[in-house]
Amino acid sequence: MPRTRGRAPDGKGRPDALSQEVIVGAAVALLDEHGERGLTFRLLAKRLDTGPGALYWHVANKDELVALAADQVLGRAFVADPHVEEDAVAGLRALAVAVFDALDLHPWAASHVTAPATLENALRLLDRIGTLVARTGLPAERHFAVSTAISYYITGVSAEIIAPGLSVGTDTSRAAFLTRTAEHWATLDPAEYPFLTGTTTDLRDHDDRDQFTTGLDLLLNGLSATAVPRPLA
Amino acid sequence: MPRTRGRAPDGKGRPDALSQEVIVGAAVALLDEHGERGLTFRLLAKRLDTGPGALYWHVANKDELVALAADQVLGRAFVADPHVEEDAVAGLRALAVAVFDALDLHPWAASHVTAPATLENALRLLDRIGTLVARTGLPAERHFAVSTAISYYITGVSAEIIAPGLSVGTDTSRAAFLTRTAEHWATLDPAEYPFLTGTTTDLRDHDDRDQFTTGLDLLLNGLSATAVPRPLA
DNA sequence: ACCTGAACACCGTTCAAGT
DNA sequence: ACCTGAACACCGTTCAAGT
Repeated sequence: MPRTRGRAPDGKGRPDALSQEVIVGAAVALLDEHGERGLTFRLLAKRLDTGPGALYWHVANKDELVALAADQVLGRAFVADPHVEEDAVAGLRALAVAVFDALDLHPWAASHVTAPATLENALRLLDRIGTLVARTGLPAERHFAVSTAISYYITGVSAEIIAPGLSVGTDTSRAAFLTRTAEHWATLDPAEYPFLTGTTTDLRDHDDRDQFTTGLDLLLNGLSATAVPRPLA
Repeated sequence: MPRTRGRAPDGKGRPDALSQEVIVGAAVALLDEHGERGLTFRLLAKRLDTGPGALYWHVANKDELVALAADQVLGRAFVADPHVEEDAVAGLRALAVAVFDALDLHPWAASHVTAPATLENALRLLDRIGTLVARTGLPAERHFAVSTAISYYITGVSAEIIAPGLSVGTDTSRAAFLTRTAEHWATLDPAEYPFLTGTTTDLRDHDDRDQFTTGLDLLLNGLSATAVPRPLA
């Protein structure tokens, strides 16, 4: 049962020595290239010039590896996030969009960012959300519920929008998928599906990112509507 | 390339003959028992008294099988849903909760219900949402965006809440997972994670279903706040 | 049209053995 | 402490052959 976390504290050792970071970094690259199915311990090991067994010293199994890779990708959202926010709600919006954009660059990652956080960047995300929510003037007893609701929205809806979902393969582009789906909707019985059959052009023309922000703004509007403005000190 | 969909129209044939429905039904049972990894074509074939190859006549591959199984589970939400709704927003809320409850009974299914729907019950869900949204009095050009936003919330957040996410195994219960996570939060540096370290008891004591409805109500509140009441005819 | 089951081409993971 | 690589115990999927 290997339990190591990375390089020894002295920073010595062969420069090409393995560590959890370098393994996870290589995994991200492989995931970007070939998707989750294309990430293989054999292939990853070959890239890193080792045997598959060596990887298990630094990482418990494939699930953990993918989770760590997704968390690394999530971390890139904080680089983009300005963090200096006047308004708390505006800060929440900016943070959410930064996460969406970071995940959008690595579609495989979206569904692996878990909400009750345990990994570093997921923890950081939830903490920032909570801190911003505390500034909105909502009563303290609602902070947890509202913060996790926003966190769930960000990770859950991003995953839903970004992940292919029964993808016929990575070769099919998102646009092609939407066009095909729109064609499918057009063939449905209008008596049974009155809404869908009338909205096929909306499906074809919509923008994923706008879709994300539409729901987000609905959520944040609901927040503002219920928030009591914080009294002056 | 098998393309069949089920029994021949005459309804004849051996009573124990295979069909897509019976295969998907058996898959749901297996998924409930052993989770996604436990669903195997060999095991499924043995249950149905055939060889693995036979299944491929009725189902393209494992991805499609799981997607169909998830859609079957989603369909159970409509049985629970009253469908006779006074208020459109109340109807949306009831529908959303019915979906959450249906998925909560089959955790593996949650992450496989895709939002730009192609399967029967996912189509039905989005159509009902759209029909209800049209009744809220929102301007027509917002119907699509708002409907899909709600649809994304329902499926995305349900998946996030219900799915184990880096589960250490199905043996670990949700409660144990939350307790363990809360303990982890308690060990964090309060200077770095001011919010998380102060909210560990909330995490331990919260209810998943309440969590889902909290965000949902926020979303629906935001909807009501922006909706123009429909003028009388 | 539908089913059979052996075979192909892989996987994740383990573990004795090395350094 | 960390790496090696062969071996184990599986998989999903295909396909010639049957009925």
